[in-house]
Amino acid sequence: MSARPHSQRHGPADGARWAEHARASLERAGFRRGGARRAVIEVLAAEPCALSALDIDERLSADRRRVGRASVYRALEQLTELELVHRLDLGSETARYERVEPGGEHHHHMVCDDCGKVLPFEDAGIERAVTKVTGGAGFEVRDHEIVLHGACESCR
Amino acid sequence: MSARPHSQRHGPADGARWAEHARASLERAGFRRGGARRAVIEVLAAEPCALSALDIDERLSADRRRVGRASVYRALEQLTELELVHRLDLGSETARYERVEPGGEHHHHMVCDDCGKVLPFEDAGIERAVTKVTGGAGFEVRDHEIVLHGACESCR
DNA sequence: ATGACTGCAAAGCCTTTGCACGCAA
DNA sequence: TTGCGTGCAAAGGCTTTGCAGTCAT
Repeated sequence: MSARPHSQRHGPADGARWAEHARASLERAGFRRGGARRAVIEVLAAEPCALSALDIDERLSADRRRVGRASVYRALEQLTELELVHRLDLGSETARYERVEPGGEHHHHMVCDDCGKVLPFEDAGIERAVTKVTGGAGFEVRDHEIVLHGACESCR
Repeated sequence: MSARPHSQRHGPADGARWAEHARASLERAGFRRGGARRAVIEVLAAEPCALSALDIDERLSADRRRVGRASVYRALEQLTELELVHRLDLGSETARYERVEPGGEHHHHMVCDDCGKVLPFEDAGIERAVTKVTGGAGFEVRDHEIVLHGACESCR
């Protein structure tokens, strides 16, 4: 069984759809429209995988959008709370964030321990195995995170 | 399939065996004997699962062992480097550490998102599925980390 | 007009680094 | 005696909080 790159199954339209979904959810939750939050949503919509808060801040600066770093963190916290974004800890010292697809499909991550690169992958076998663990040991599983460590193609 | 608590398969002797193994590895690697490092090893030997640097520092204080926090971090770094200890990121803001069993057996973690409790579990099905992913996408998998999020028995 | 949203700056926390002393070899 | 190991204190880096001005409603 081989892992298939996530990008082969999801087109650029997913990002726009997610952004729309996110804005609607925020409005439904009683949030007002705000430039900073909207800007963060746009950055996350454009990148389907694992951005750090600093990454987001940098992309906003590159786009000439003056957004305070605190606002980035606040937006990420709110989006995470509404489960529109997933917060990940991939072993590096800084947290990373990525959008949650409305459809429920999701991916996991391979982290190159040499260069730090993060690659998404999906694998039906693992998903199946994880599902079977649900409910064991009196613990109610609601979510899971899988990280493969190793060396990427160019580093090994 | 149900997850089996890790403790049912490993007795208290494992810790002592690991400590011995760790000391020998350090000596072989050219390290001198030092009180702080030895103290950290003893704490890790007594607890098979997921301690933060602060946890370790607290246990040392409780044992009247005056060890600087910097020394704890330095010891953990060295032990991690020699692969005697695994550094984990379980979603909380702080890193956690646990000993690596010489035999190769290992466990993963369930994290209660309500109370923060960390529970170890092992599951052959997941291990098998992860093994099959190895080598996919040009990435060489050397290690993996699986975290189940949800609610523990007393919180759900 | 009201209070949510934001940017800036300051504060917090975990972790790392600098430095001089002490101890292993 | 040599220089690794350690403790203490200071510095770093990411993240959160306080606060006053701004903007959506």
